Amino acid sequence: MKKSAATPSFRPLYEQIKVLLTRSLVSGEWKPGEAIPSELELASRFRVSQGTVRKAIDELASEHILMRRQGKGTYVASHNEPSYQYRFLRVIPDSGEKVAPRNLFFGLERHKGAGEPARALRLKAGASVIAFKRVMSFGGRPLILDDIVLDASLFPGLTLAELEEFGGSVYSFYETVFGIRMIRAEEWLRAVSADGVAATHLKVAPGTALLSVDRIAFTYGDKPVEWRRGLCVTDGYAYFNELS
Amino acid sequence: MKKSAATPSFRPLYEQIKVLLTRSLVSGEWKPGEAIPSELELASRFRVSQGTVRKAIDELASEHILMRRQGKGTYVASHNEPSYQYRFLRVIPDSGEKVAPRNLFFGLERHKGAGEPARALRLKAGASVIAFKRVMSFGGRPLILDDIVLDASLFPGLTLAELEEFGGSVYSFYETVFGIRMIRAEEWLRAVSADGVAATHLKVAPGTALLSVDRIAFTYGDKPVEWRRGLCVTDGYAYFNELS
DNA sequence: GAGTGGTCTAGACCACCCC
DNA sequence: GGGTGGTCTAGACCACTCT
Repeated sequence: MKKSAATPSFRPLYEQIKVLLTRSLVSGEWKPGEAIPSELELASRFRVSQGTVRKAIDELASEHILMRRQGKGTYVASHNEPSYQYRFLRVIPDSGEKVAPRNLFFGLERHKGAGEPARALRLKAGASVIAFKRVMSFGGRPLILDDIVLDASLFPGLTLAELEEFGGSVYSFYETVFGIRMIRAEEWLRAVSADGVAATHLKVAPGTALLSVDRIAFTYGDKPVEWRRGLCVTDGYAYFNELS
Repeated sequence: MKKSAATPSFRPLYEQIKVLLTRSLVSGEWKPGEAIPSELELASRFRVSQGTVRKAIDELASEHILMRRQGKGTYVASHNEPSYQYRFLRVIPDSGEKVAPRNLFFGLERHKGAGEPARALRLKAGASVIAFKRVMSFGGRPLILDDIVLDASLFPGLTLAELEEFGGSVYSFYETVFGIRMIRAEEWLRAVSADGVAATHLKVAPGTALLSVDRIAFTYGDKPVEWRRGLCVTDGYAYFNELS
């Protein structure tokens, strides 16, 4: 494979390889959890050196899209894997020890998208959404009340029963049942006062200060797929973030 | 340079180069904002190939410790540079446009470290700290009230007058005046109710929900140097975070 | 031992910056 | 034109995993 000579702005070969690899991921040629071909195989398939494939894979691995395992191979990252199960959950107990969360789902509705969620999901006017709620509990204590809105066209026939039955994380569910892999997310955090509804679900006094977390989650190609607003009790727990 | 044969667990060469580079940074051989020697020069100094130096520099650059500029050279990252001025500030207006913040400093005290700040800074019993407060305003509106605590041994003779006179960001000040470069930080976010003091400084009603941000900031070698607690108004502003 | 990713080298050439 | 980082190659060898 030669670098195309006519490109106005220079694009390195390894970026083109990244595009090709991503294409195979989107198309489902390699599924979450599976191994992709070895570096040497890919090098010969794309007619480039192993080093160039390596650089492309390196970047995809640093974006948590692929996962390398020395001596075994390179795998498609999956929210099903234990280490990735709650990859985007930043709320942790002050003590540091990790507790497995429990989910309770309710309030599923389908309607026309509108307002902030519709804008976040870049929906066309009149496009449908699926909305539902979830209470997440740690050690039996309700800590997070989520309002979740999905682009309905990507999750046909989703039901609460399926969600409850599934058991694992919501993103693991999207991936396993609908083939939608969440790649990255953006969050906006604010402090708010608990209204009556939130207070009831989270078992705190109305007016209690809560952490409000708005999130947009993206799949391949930076396509927004899920909007959510979480209200979180931060007594004994905190949202942890590392800056670098 | 040969790989040492006796090491029980394998350490790649480029990691040793990273250590050597970091050593030169700590010692002040290359100062913030300055260029370090070229890759070929470093390769011959360390008796390794350019590729190995490259990999070491790549990692330091991804940690924002060095900064590459194609065609010019590799530079020591600095909080003085415009793009890094408020590198760790994640609070942004909902509109997205960036407003230059203004700082007001007050309440400086020196005393024996105690409690949470002392633990965070891993101080020995009886070691001294410098504590001061700061109100950060955006567009004339006070938004963040910070309580900042420093390991006193590293900031001899620090005064409020110096801080005020300096003008730029606090980390830029630490770096320029005391040669302490902040490399990374950890933050814990919670929602709290404004007490009387915070309400007064931030011009909100007592009891208003505020975002509380605890931070530990580290210099080279993961040494904790600064602890702070920020209380932040999130009306028209939010703490933005990107998950990947 | 065979296969995979990980390291290291040496050399060629390209894109960018500045003189 | 000369220097710097950036890309790409080809090949050797090492560390890790599984059979």
